Amino acid sequence: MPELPEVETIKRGLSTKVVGLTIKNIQILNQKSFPQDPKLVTGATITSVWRRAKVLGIDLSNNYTLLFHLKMSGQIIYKSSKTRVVGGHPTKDMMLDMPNKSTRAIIEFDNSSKLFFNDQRKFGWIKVISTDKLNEDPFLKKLGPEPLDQNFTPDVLHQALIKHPKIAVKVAILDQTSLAGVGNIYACEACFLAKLHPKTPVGKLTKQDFTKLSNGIVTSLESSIKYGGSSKHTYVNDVGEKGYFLEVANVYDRRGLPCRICQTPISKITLAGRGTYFCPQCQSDKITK
DNA sequence: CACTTGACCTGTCCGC
DNA sequence: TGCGGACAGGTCAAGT
Repeated sequence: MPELPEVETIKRGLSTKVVGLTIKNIQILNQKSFPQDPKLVTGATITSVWRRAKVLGIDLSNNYTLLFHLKMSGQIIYKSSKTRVVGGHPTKDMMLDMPNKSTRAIIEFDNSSKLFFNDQRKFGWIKVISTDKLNEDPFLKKLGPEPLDQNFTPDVLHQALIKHPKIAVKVAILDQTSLAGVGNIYACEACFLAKLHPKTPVGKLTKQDFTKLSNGIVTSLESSIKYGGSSKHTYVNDVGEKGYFLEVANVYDRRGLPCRICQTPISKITLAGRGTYFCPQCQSDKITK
């Protein structure tokens, strides 16, 4: 599921709610989702919540950090201690039935609120790592630059991608070691905004193309954050709400629908095993196909 | 090195 | 109504 905008949305929501809370207990319902000893973090207090690429980090007072990767179907949902409504309308909080059959771990806090880690497909994970060894984490240390960072420029993008000049541009920006946080949805959207066919080799891009591509990446990510992310299947934010970016997306999941610019039906192909959407009219300049 | 396929899992949707 | 297959936001390993 979650790509950068979805994890960012969760981060923003969570950080206003859980900083200062102390972990009282952790229930593990699926061992693979939380393979370490939960005692490492029980009794510790949350000091901050952050995001790097598609990973959510929660720093604790005992020099440990909890890392969450949601992969395709993960959810992180916070529920405050049960609010009983007598005679009124049930709150949104009460309507979220939690835990449910895809709940894999439950973090319980001292004020009796809870953080639910749900993951239908069980690909996601939570891991515990020493905060001062974060830069040694095998996943984190390989990540490329952050596209929403102040320092992200067309030149940074150029340097990140040009190492593999023959790779198709859409595949290149999906590679987390080249560029962090862009997943399948925003890779398609960014290519559309840059008017680049997804198969265009990186080596064929001009300086102007890198400028358009970097703008396209930033624009689609920021736009999605505004809409609360993309909810194709399972994504919800930290309080269980869906995101609506796909309602305004230009190409993703729009096969056969008219291009919002030229009305040509959107095409779908497979690239690197992933569904890839593009406008065959607007994005055909550099490809003879 | 470029590129593909399968694996990890569960659920949903679509055609027959 | 049921059954089989395709497909789904991500990564990783192994194959050609």
